[in-house]
Amino acid sequence: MNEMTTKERIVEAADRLFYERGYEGCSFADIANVVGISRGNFYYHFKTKDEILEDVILVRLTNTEQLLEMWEAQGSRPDARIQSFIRIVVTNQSKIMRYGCPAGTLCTELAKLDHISQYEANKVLTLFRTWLCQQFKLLGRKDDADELAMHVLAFSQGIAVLAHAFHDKQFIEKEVDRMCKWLEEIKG
Amino acid sequence: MNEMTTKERIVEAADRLFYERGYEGCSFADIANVVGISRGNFYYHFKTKDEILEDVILVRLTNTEQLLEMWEAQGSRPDARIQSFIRIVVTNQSKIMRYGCPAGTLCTELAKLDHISQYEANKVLTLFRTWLCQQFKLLGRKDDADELAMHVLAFSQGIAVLAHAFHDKQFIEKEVDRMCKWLEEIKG
DNA sequence: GTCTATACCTGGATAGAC
DNA sequence: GTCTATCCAGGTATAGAC
Repeated sequence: MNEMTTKERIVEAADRLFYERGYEGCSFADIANVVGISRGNFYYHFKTKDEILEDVILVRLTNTEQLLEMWEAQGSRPDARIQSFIRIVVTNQSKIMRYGCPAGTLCTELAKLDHISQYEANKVLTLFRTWLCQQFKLLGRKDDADELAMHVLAFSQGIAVLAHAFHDKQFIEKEVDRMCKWLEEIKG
Repeated sequence: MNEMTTKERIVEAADRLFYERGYEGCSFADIANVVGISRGNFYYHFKTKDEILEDVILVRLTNTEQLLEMWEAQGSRPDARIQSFIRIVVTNQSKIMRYGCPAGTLCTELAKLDHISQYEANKVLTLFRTWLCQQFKLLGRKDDADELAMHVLAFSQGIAVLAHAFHDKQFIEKEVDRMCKWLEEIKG
């Protein structure tokens, strides 16, 4: 029995809609339509829209942690794990072409709005960063592990922005190939 | 005598504010405050907010063309010109750390809003793309010039997103160094 | 817990005086 | 060409019935 509480259903819908339309571009009415509740009912579960965003970010942090654990379990060697990250833009290519990177676009939007939760949102990127840093350290890169992690992260953000703007699938694949070759050189 | 018409002053203010706060995050009242006119006066010059955006994009396209012409005049060799582009994230680092890339963030926002002008906004990126493509062709890269152009463009977008989120200046410089080395290898 | 009704505000847009 | 006054839609948030 997949028993989700109304609160969880609100957060799930908001997670999707904030991604697809942006935080400001998505209203209570939009979420209410998806969840199938009235607008007034929101305020039993959340005091403000910002509170919904906080919960959405927490859910994304949890999901990201699980994803990283999965990659760690699947790939015994650190370079295979890094490759899992690099290939995420291929795995999620259709969504990325339509809506960009969930983490990157949220951080960009919240930073422009000077929103209270902008640093919370950044934590999703930080999660990837520190995890990638660990993997590079395991690859024997003591001094520049974090720099390499940021390089890989920047790579994926760059792809996402351009794939989103130009809706170009082949571009994603070419860039991923290029990055995988780079990774080969790095570890060698 | 620097005689700017009211219309030009509106577009100039909107250009800056759309960049700093985003298109939706910036209201008529905000622009009116900066320009020093009343809200009602807008509608003598523009019918809608979207029309202001159109003019802002046109101005940005013109400014970008001028920038590219300047780089072409300054650097006689194509690799020097490409380097001018790569170094733009260092040149504009303080603004990028605060507001991200003007072109990239606008395209991202408009794409999420499914805004009519999203393809107009993309043209700024396309301008850089085709120019970079030309330079790579001049470097003798016949077959993969556009691919390399997109790679450089993606690089700068990736930097901008992360520099914006993390406000990290050193990161920008390290990545630019890395990219310049890459360019050296490419042309050699 | 969920609903309806409604308050209140902001933001884009219009009308008409000057 | 610029202003003030005003309208209207939409969005967040509240009150209170059920």
